[in-house]
Amino acid sequence: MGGDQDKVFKALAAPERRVLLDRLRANNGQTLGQLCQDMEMTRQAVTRHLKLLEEANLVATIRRGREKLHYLNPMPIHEIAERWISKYERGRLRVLAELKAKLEEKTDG
Amino acid sequence: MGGDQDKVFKALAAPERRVLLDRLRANNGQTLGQLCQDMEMTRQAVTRHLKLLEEANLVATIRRGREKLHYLNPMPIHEIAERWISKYERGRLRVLAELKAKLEEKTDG
DNA sequence: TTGACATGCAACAAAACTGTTGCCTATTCT
DNA sequence: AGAATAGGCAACAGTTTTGTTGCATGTCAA
Repeated sequence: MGGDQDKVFKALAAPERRVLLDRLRANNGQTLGQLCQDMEMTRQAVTRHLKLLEEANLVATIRRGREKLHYLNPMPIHEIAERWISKYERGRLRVLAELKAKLEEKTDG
Repeated sequence: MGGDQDKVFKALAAPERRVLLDRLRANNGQTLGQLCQDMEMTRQAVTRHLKLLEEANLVATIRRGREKLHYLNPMPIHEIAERWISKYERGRLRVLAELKAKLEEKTDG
């Protein structure tokens, strides 16, 4: 686990896909058709975006009859927060202080 | 502020750039030359990656003589954690419980 | 000043990404 | 069964991204 982190980052890189996640978060379990509404692109394009989200495990789907329901899975986002962002958060102030020091050191010298 | 969030997401999308950030975090204030070491690509390619990181405000630079020092700026990452990830973290358990319920509802019905 | 070093800039090619069109399958409803 | 609905698949084109090569600029050191 964690080797798919790259897929998650890539999936989150496109605003269209972040919008899809937002919409699922607001209203979970939507069909492809629903997710296509107001998405200025064809159904097929939306399908591809959802496929990437699914491959990144950010979205889980269930087939119900002829429709496909899409559910948000926030776990990968959680993992990124845990394993990657917190790494940077921890040292945030330290790094900023360091940067400030270097900048002043430069101004002084 | 925050309108550049897209640039940050896009900058974080490439593993090469995340490596550069990791290296700066481990050893802040490196020159371009240093950052090129072990980066299986030409100096010019690394330059472009750094340019994107800089445009996303993830890296700040200072020119010192003929060298250019690169410093990590974790602020944008912090902002993403605050404004975007926490949004999903908050509802994580709720959404997962919801998903589980839906899946069982389907199995039952 | 001359040579070496650190970096900048631009044109080009290959690869990846995004969206479109066209057609096909499966399910539901009458 | 037949029509309408929901979605899948694949080829293609336009755009963006990424990396290379070649050359230019600026700085340091002797």
